[in-house]
Amino acid sequence: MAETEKNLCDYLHVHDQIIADVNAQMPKEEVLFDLSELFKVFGDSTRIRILYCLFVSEMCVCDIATLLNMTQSAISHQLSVLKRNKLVKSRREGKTVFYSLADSHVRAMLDQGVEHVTEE
Amino acid sequence: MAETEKNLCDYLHVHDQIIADVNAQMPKEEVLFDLSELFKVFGDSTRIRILYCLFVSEMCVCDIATLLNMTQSAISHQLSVLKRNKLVKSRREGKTVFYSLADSHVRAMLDQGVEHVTEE
DNA sequence: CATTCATATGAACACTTGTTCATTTGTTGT
DNA sequence: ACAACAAATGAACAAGTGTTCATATGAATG
Repeated sequence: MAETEKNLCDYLHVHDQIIADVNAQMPKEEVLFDLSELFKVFGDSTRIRILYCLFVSEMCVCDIATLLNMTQSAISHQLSVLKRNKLVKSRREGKTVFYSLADSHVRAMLDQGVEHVTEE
Repeated sequence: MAETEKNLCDYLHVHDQIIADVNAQMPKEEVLFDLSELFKVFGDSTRIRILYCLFVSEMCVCDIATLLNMTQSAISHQLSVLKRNKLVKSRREGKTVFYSLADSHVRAMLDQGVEHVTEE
C-alpha cells in the first residue's frame, strides 16, 4: 500500500469541510481505543452477570460459580479479566477470596446500562 | 449432565444466604443478555470511531471511510451493525446516505465513556 | 509437614467477529 | 435506457475470545 491513501474512495464528491471539522474534533486515537476496550469488557454476558452479582454483594469465586451454574475455572478466568481491567477488586480471607466491584464508577455504568435496556 | 448441578463446586462451604440474596436481586437473564449485547456493539474500536465521527456531524459512508482510512465496505458493514442495534439512523439524499447518531442516549453513553477513560 | 480445599493458570479447541474481495442494488444524469 | 457512482451485501478467511480440562499455587488444619 502507498503511504496515505490506498484503494479507498476515489470518490470525488467527498465533503472536505465536514471531514476537516470532524477530524479536528475527534478525540485521540488512543482514547477511543481504550474506550472500546473498556466496553469490550462489559460486552460479555458472563462478565455482566458476574458484575451484577457483585453489585448486590461481595462474593467468593465458588459462590458465583454455583449461582451462575458455571465451572469454577470459567468464573476465575473471567474474574481475572475483570480485575486486570480494574472493574473488580479482591480481598483474601483464609482460603477464600472475596470479590467486589472496584468503585462507584462501575456501579454507575451498570446502573445506567440496565436503565437503558429496560426502559422504552 | 444431570438436571440441576453438574460438576461445579462440590464445595461444602458455599454461602447459601449470600447466594439466595443475590439471586433474588439479580435482573432477569434476558435483561443482562441484552445489556451485554449493547456493550458489545460499543466494544469495537472501528465502531467507536464511527460513532465519534457522527457525534460531531452527520456523514456519508464514503466520508467516514476516507476519514478513518478504511474501505467503504468495512464501514458499510459496521454501519449496518450500528443501525441494527439502533445506535445510528440514516437518511438518503440522492445517491448519498447520511448517517447520524440515533438519539441522545447514545450521545450520553459516549460522553460518559470518554469522561471515564480520560479522567483519573 | 502432609493433606485438603479454594482459587489460579496454561494449553487447546470451538466459536465468534471484523475485514477484504467480488458483486449487486439503487439512484442520478445524459 | 445506459453509464456512472454511492452504498449494501455475501462469502471466505484471519484473528480474537470463552470455555473446558488438567494441573499448579497458596493457605489452613490436623
